[in-house]
Amino acid sequence: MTERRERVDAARNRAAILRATEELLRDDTADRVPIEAIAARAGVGKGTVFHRFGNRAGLLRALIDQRVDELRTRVEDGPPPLGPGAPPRERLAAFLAATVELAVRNIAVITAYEQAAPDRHAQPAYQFWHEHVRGLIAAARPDLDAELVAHILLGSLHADLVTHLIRRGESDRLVATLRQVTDALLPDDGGAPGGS
Amino acid sequence: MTERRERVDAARNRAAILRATEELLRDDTADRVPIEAIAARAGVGKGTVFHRFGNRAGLLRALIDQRVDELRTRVEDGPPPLGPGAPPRERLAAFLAATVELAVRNIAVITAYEQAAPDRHAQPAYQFWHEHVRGLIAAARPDLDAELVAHILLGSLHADLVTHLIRRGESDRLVATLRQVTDALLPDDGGAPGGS
DNA sequence: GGTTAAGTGGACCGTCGGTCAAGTTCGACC
DNA sequence: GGTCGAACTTGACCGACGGTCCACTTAACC
Repeated sequence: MTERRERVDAARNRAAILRATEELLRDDTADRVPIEAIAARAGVGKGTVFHRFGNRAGLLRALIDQRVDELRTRVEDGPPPLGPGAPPRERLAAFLAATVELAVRNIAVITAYEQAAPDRHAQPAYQFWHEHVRGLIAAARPDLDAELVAHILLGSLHADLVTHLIRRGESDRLVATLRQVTDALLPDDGGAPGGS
Repeated sequence: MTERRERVDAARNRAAILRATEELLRDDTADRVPIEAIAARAGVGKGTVFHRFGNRAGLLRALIDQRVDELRTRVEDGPPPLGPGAPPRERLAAFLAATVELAVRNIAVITAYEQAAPDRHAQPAYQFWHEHVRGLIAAARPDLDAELVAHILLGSLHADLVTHLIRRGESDRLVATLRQVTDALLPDDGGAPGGS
C-alpha cells in the first residue's frame, strides 16, 4: 500500500480547472457554465475534467469543500466565539454569521452546486454544519427539537434567498435577523460554556 | 376585446397534460420526467405541451398554482384560524401547518419545479405566501425584521428538507417544530385580532 | 532508458428542451 | 349545411450539454 502521490501535471491541471471554474462563475452573467467552457479556459480537454472530478457536481463540490474545510478548522480549533469556549448562544450566532458570509462570498458556486446536486442533506459539508448547529441548540435548549430547528436555520442559506439579498445589497440583514431569531430561541445565559 | 373562450379540444388537452404530469411525477421513481414522456402519456404531441405552457417551468407552475390558489382562498375568505379573525400567532401557526401539508402532498411537483425555476422569489405564489407571513409577524412583533423572518420560516418548505423528512416518515415534526419556533418568536397575546 | 500506471484529449453518443412550418379542427357566422 | 379564419396540433428537427471511451502521451520510479 504505497499510496502513490498525485502526479505534478495532474495537480497543475486540477488547480487550473478549479481556478477556471471559479473565474467563469464569477465573470460571466453565467446562468449556466458548461463543463466544456471550463475545460477550454483551463487549457485542458473536457475528458480531463471528468476524469478528475467525476461529474459536474463533483467539480463544484471540490470547489466548495475548500472553503468549508477552512471554516471547519476555525470552528473546531480556532478562538471563540467561533471556536470552542464561548457559550452556545454566542457560538451559534458567530457560526451563522460566518456561514452567511461564506455563502455571500461564494454565491455563484453555491448556486451552481445546488442546481447540480439538489440533495444537500446527503452532502458531508452540510452534515457537518447541521451537526454543529444541532449540538449548540441542544446544549442551550434541550426541550427543542434541535435537529429540525437546525435545518430550519440553515435553510436560510439557500442560494435563492442569499441571491435575492445580494441583489438588493442587504445581505447584512440576514446576519442580524438570524441573530434576532436565535436570541428569541436560546436563553440568555446559555448552557455549559466548557464543551467542544 | 371579446376575449375568446378556450376551444374545447384545447381545454381537454390541457387537462390531460396536467393529469399526465402529475401521474408521472407520482408513479415514477422519476428523478427526471422529460416533457416528451408527459406528452406521450397525455396522448398529445410534444409541441402541444409547449404551445400551451411555454416551457417546462410554465407547465409545473400551472400545476402548482392550482393548489396554491385553493389555499389562498381559504386564507383570505375561510374560517379562522387560517382565515381572518384569529390572533396573528394562531393564524401564522395554522398557515405554516397548511403550507407544510401542501408541500408534503405535492412534493414531487415542487421538487421538479424548484429544479426548473430556481428563483422562487420571483414567483407570484411565493410572493403571496411571503407577504401573508410577513404581515402576521409584523402585526405581532413590530420590532422584528418581519420580511426576513418570513423568508427564513418559509425556507423550511424547500423540497430538500421536506423530502428528507418524508423519507423518514417524520413530516409532522416539521409542523411541530415550526410551532416551537413561532411561539418563541411571537408574544402570547398576539397583536390586534381583528385585521385581515 | 525501460516499464507502467496515471493522466490526457476530443470525437462521439444519447438525451432533452425548445422551435417551426405544414396540416387539421373547432366554432362562428351566414 | 357550407365557408372561413383563427386556434390548435404535430413531430421532425436543431442545438446544447453531460458524460463515455479509447488511443495516445507522460511522469515517476527502478
